[in-house]
Amino acid sequence: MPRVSKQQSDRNRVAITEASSRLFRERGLDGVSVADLMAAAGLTHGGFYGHFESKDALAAAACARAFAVSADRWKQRVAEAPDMNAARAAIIDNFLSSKSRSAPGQACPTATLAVDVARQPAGTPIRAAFADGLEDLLGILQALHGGGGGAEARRDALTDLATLVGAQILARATSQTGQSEEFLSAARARLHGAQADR
Amino acid sequence: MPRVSKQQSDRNRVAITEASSRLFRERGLDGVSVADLMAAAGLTHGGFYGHFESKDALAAAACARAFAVSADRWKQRVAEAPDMNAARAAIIDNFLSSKSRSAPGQACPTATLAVDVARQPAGTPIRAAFADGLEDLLGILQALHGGGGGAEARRDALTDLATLVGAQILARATSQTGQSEEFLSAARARLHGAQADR
DNA sequence: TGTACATCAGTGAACGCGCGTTCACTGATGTAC
DNA sequence: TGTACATCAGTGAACGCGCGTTCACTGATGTAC
Repeated sequence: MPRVSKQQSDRNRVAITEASSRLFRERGLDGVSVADLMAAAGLTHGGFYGHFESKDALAAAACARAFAVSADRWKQRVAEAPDMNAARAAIIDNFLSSKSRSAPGQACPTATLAVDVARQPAGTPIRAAFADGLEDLLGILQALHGGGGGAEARRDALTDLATLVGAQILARATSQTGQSEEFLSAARARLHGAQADR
Repeated sequence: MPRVSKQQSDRNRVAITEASSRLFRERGLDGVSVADLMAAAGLTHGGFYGHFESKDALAAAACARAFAVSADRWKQRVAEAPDMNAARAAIIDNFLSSKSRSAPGQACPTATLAVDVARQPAGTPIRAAFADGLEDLLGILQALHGGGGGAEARRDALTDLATLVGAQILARATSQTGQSEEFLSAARARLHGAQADR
């Protein structure tokens, strides 16, 4: 069984990163063990340190990967939408969908990893990965508010994201109560209304 | 040393709850051990199960306590403010202050515990404590939007809280970057602006 | 192209450690007289 | 009010378990001739 081709090893590395990207979002950085992550990638835990220096290093890679997937999805919505307002509306509706609420493992890492990242000490690699990924998403939103470098477009992007993240996090925390759907629909209405104002 | 008066034992139970209320918010539910929590209350870990049935039961009590403190603080701001807009502004400015960002252990549990709660299985006692505490805060905000049972006031309360929570969580996750202050000030500007519109 | 062998990706046992929880014990508290 | 003793809050050792990480080993891969 041991010694696998270089290509297979590369594929294994990707599988570990993607499984981790999903499981860290679902259960948190402390909620999944290295053995769990390797098993999810179809491997045993011993080979882990041939791919990553530490669990922390993997967490950073998994975080970067989750942001890259989200950014690609946002860019695709922008490409498919007839105009900027429609693109922004599509991003909002997807972010705040019930489907997204019940699938944190596939959803935007802003809402699923932010609190875990906030608890990491300064200088941890995942903090840099989070800040970089966040900046990419903010850039996309900012462009949809019409401003290349405009301060107002920047503020709109920041508050859009804050409202999206807060509503989805609170919706997930209250998912057995009526509050959950209230948060999603109130935030959708508010964000769509804010767009129509311009 | 052992066998302490009933009153001292009651005080110890309160000390455990309050230390946990702070430490769970700072480090997360999985980030603090029972021994840590007992030590923070000035006790050794063995006596824990004389006060609480389990760590989960303590988590629910600590969550309820954190919400009660926050609600009291909000009510006090309402009592001290000249009118509803001023009260809402005071709550917003406190929630989104840099001081609150750097002291999650003293800050609103909505932002610090929501993701941990979202990862708990359905039916866990802390989920009920979170939903109940959240409802109290929403009620206060809703009253400040002028509506007793008005649907619009309710939606405003929901989106206010979503924006507050999202901005503070993202500010904490990016606390080594310039984004952090941007989130806080953009959300302050947006929420104060939304109030002025009415 | 075929053979001989060094490389190294993955395996699974093992490391020290800290976790949540249990329990025999201690001795001050609080009660019965 | 004073004494005798049962209660029980808190202690610290111990439980089984899972964690992140290390390492000797295996055997297919990939290379040198």
